[in-house]
Amino acid sequence: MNDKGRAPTISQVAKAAGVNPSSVSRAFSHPELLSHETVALIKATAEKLGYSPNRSAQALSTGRSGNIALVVPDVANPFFPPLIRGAQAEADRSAFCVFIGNTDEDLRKEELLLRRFSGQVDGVVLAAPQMPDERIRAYAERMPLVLVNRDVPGVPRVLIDSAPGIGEAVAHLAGCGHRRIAYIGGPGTSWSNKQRHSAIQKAAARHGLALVKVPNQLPSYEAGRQAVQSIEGAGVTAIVAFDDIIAQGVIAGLAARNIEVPRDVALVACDDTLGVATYPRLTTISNQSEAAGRAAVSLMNDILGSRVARDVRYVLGTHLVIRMTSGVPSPPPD
Amino acid sequence: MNDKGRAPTISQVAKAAGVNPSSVSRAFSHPELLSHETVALIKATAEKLGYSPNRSAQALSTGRSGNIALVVPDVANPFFPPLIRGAQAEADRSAFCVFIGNTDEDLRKEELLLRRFSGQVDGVVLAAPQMPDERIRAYAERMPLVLVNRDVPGVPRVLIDSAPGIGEAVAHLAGCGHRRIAYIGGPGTSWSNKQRHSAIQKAAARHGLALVKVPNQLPSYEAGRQAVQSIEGAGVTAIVAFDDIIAQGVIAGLAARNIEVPRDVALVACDDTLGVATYPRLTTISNQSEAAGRAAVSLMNDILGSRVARDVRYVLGTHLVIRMTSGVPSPPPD
DNA sequence: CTGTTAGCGCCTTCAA
DNA sequence: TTGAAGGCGCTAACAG
Repeated sequence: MNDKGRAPTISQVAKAAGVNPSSVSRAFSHPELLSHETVALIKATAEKLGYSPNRSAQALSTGRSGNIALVVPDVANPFFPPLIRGAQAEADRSAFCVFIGNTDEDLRKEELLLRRFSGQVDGVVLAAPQMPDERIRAYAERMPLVLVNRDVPGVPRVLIDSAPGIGEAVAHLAGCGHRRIAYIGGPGTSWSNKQRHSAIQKAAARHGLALVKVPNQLPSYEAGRQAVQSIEGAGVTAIVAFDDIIAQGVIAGLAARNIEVPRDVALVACDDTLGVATYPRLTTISNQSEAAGRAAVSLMNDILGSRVARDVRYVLGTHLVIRMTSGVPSPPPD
Repeated sequence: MNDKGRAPTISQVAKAAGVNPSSVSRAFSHPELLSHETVALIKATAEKLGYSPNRSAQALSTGRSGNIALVVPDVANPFFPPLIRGAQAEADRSAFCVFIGNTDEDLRKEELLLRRFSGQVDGVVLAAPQMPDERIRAYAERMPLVLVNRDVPGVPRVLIDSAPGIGEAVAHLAGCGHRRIAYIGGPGTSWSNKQRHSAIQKAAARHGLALVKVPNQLPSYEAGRQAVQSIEGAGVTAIVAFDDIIAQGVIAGLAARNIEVPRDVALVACDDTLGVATYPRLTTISNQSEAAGRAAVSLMNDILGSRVARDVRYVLGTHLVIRMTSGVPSPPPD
């Protein structure tokens, strides 16, 4: 007892059922090729023995593992869990297993992980990678690859476009009478930050608002708190923050100066990772990260189905979710 | 070009390097058996061809996949990302790949996933499973299994014990002069909730505090908000909430009644998932979930190393993190 | 419909 | 120190 010996194999089942091993194989992979009775017989004895197909063996034999890898910079960054969840859910629909890789935003770990998955995944979804474009293209040539939030022409990718949401946010703020707003940025290198910054510039110009840009490297609470000092005396009445965490830091930083959100200044965040679960509930720009996860895996499925990686560029929009931190219109300063 | 054909194999490398396939195998798995020169030669040509070992084939041949699975109820529940991250980090240290499974707290998905991983993992870490004890034991007999936050005697498990943290919290509240406190619970079935409830009962009794228990099924913001009405007029001056999300809801519910935290009532949360990134920063009980992830994988490693699953029961303590929501001592109501 | 055969890529004896 | 041979568990032709 406590028989932790090797799992039963196809041929043990075959022997027990008095059939050929390949019939057992068929019973699981192509039951339509067998008579109902033999399928039933085989399934029954398989069940009895506690058999289930060895996926490594299947992979080796068919060249398809039924696995995909999802490589993200930081599992614990609130942006990613919904993405993982979405990817997961979509993978489930096709009985794919998903590996998760965490790179800590480290270029070398990205490469390491990709190598480590070799031969046991049919493709990989790479979220917000650090790798240079050429490396990405090189990998994409050797295996099905889908990018998330990284725009490399020629490689299938799903992008979350903040522009619509930012546009709505700026319009909303302008509508509330704000004339001078600040943007507190995120990691300078990130595609998302560049994108958000340029979107807010355009939108501010469109609405004739003055824009103060506050540079900021880390997407952290502390960074948000510190960033507040850069806008003291800048005369802004509304702030857009790179993400929800920074926004929380901004709230704290303002509170320390006796400035209250939204009473004294309006605040719009991005990503909607914390928004619903926080008080006051953040007005924020929904980031669609779960949808992005779904889309990426769905795209991967298409690629694996057709064996061709077309140059797909799938863009997800965003929109403003108005909650409490932007609610009170502030009178124009003039 | 764009040669997405099969990855190079050991024998292609062998041919290119003018050696036997088994030497290539050795160069990667047991380089000490070869001369330095041949290893160098082989590694070089492997690199040139872009070869890396096919892990499915390795798994089939050795009976060890080098993979483990981590099955959690909900990736997006803020309790789990740190756990995943910890597990990940620990797995990395031994070059393990980790599969992630999401059960949506659904018993059947648990079983489904376990089957789906079969033959391609060396063991699985099961966090907060729904399965009945016997099923868990059955699985544990067939494969290395480590539980997190589920106490099944005989099965290796790592548990996060809230009692110490709860004890500190109650002592802290008692020290601030509170005489009557409330506990707003979480999912009734969860091991954690039972544990926290009984811990707080004991601690309250020890300090001579009156305890009002507010039952509550969901660990959500909304549930927290609603729970507030149950304690209106109960005369409590401090609240302990099952987790941080509920706590945020409680803050909102109180605010709606013009009760401000911590000015009018003290609040202690559990898990420290949101605490640092929120304003006001929550006084909360650290949950050690990252450590739990690490410990679980480390335990798994031990088991895989020795091929015996001893009946380990690894308990992680917790402690109170005092931040802002419990800060202002409230005068005793008498 | 079912059995036979060969082989997926790698590791591991056993010889040399 | 290296080569040769068999097999891990399964699938995919090919027969029958």
